[in-house]
Amino acid sequence: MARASEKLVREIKHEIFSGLLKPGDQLEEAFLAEKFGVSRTPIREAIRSLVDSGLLETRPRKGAIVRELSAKELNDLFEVAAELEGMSARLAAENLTVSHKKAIEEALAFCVKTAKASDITGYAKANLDLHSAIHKASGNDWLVEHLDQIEARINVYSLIPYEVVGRLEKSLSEHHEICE
Amino acid sequence: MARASEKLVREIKHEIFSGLLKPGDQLEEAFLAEKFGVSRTPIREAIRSLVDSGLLETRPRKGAIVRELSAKELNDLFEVAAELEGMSARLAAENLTVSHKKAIEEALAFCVKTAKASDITGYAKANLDLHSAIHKASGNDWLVEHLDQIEARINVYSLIPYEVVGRLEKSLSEHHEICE
DNA sequence: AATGCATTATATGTATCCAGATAGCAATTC
DNA sequence: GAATTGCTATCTGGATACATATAATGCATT
Repeated sequence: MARASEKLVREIKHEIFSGLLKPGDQLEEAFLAEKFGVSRTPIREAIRSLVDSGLLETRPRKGAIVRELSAKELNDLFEVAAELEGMSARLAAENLTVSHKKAIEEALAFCVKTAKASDITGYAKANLDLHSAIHKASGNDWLVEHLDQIEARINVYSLIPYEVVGRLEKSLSEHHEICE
Repeated sequence: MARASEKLVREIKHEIFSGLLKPGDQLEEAFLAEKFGVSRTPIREAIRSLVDSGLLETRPRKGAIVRELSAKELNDLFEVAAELEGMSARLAAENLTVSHKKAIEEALAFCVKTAKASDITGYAKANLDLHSAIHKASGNDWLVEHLDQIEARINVYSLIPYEVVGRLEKSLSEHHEICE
């Protein structure tokens, strides 16, 4: 039984990203403990992890709530994500392997397909997968880990589709240009 | 008594950055608990935080050790730090306030001073402060938080002075150019 | 003497317990 | 009737107790 808290982190993350837990919602340790059939200790460790990764915040003695990003914070995140996304595309173009290229093209094809079918939720996922494929192709593990995380956080809000910043098309055209 | 673990995180971080704890060193919970005069619980929370921020790693049932960065990981971090450093300088130049400009110039002056005096440790600190001042001037809180963290991690190794990448001079000249 | 198995010891992972603090509700007084 | 104060209930933060897994050491057997 290797570390229940790891599993809990994934579960709770999923609940946040899926919208089951909304910004501002309170997380009660005892409730979660019963819900997941463990004691409070691993719950607390999971919460601590999520606080560190920026998804939750705690007020002393008041417990943890799902973090509400201010407009500025969201903007800051966007700004960074755009920069790192560009970096990722550049690195991916610079040292692109055959398998990575294939993965990107497949993801792109899926993107186009869902877009044409007007499958909104399908497109959202395909889009994330495409981004993820590009990140992986960059070969920079730090980028892979953090970009996926940042974009997931941004997508919780779903205020604006992430590609509005024009990075998606840009990075793709960039990539295709340089790759040829 | 508001959260002993927060204090512990700072303490242990300091021990790592100061070199008292070296990469590969094991952290024993019971030992630390006695050393800091608390129980194992806050120690575990602190360790968990440090694992999340990438300074420690854990093997199941084997406890936590100070993370040893591989050459590739260090390189990845460098790459990202350079990119974000450039971004930070750009943003700082774009929207520079008087007080931030003043802070940067003071830090720069201190840098020059220590450099001329061949004060190695003094220069190292002044250099970090200069970087920090530029980060703050960017106005992007995410950058401030993470860049400081990333550079601290890189500096643990002290293999190569960080400015070897040529970012320092470049970002400074950039800044001065655009600012005028 | 060397190797393998078993037992024990130690340290992690989890559960429970205790104390302190905050918030809500009620009662009393102005 | 409203406001303030005090009491109680509940939840977090920290301590302690318990279980489990791993590793090391010792003994026995080949």
